[in-house]
Amino acid sequence: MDIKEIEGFLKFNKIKPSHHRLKIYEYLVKSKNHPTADLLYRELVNEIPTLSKTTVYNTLNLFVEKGAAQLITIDESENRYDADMSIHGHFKCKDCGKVFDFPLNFAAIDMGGLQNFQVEENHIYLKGLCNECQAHKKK
Amino acid sequence: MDIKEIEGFLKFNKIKPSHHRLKIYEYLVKSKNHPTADLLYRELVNEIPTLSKTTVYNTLNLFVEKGAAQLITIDESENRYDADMSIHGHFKCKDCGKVFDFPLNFAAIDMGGLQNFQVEENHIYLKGLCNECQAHKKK
DNA sequence: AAATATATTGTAACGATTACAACTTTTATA
DNA sequence: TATAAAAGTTGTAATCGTTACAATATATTT
Repeated sequence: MDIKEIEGFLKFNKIKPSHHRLKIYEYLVKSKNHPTADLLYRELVNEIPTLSKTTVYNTLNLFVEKGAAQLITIDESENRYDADMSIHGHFKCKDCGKVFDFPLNFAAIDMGGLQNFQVEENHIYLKGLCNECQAHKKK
Repeated sequence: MDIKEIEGFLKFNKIKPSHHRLKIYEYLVKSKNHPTADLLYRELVNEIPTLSKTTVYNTLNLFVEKGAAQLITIDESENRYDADMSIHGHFKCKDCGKVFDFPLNFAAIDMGGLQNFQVEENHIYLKGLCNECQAHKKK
């Protein structure tokens, strides 16, 4: 996704593509590391020295509101953000703290008890040990 | 579940059943309203006037640590607690804010991308409109 | 070019949670 | 039963992520 595509995508979601918004969205799309607002700020402030943390918060809230990104609350005490709006799950490693995406067959979840509820969002969070951290432990 | 059973259950989980702990656990089991620490405090402080909020936090953290309750992070800015440790999902109504349980066929979720990850916890959160709030909107 | 709307900034406030030290109650030991 | 040690509880202060708000800068419209 190059910067022109990002611009088009933001416009499509009724978000005016200012420079900061483009940069923040680009970081979300390219890094895929599900950053917190704070991490995003620290990563971008070198490139955009005038960036303020409030702008990062404002921008992320705007993205979520407009449906251009989703908020991940897999862990208490840290809100993370993901520009991938397709249906997928998140796995957080309890050791290294990394958050991984995984594919999801959402239709297979039996929600018999929810037949009359109108579902608008789904958040599938798993936690445990990632591949790498399991290997470390065995040593 | 009467108070004797709760006492036994806490002991089983290596938690000394002090009076406060019994009362807090009893509230979790009986109310089933997935309370926040603050709500729990407000509900119990009438009955236990000496109760402090720190004790509520300490106790809930202890329950989670010992596996007697689970932490629900379905919503940013509020940690909720559930004494039901069986596999089930949570649905939060965006209108009234209530959190509902629903049954879950966890095995049916296709987690092909996770074959090498060791899963220790699962959190399935859905959001939307509950039955009642849909009815209100139609009026 | 002036007026208006929008975006960005920095500081201060807020609220949930935790740290910590003092105090109380319970349990173990003599 | 008396005493010591351990565990539980409390209240206050600190921390940290997030938001409110007013001021400033930038972009858009007339």
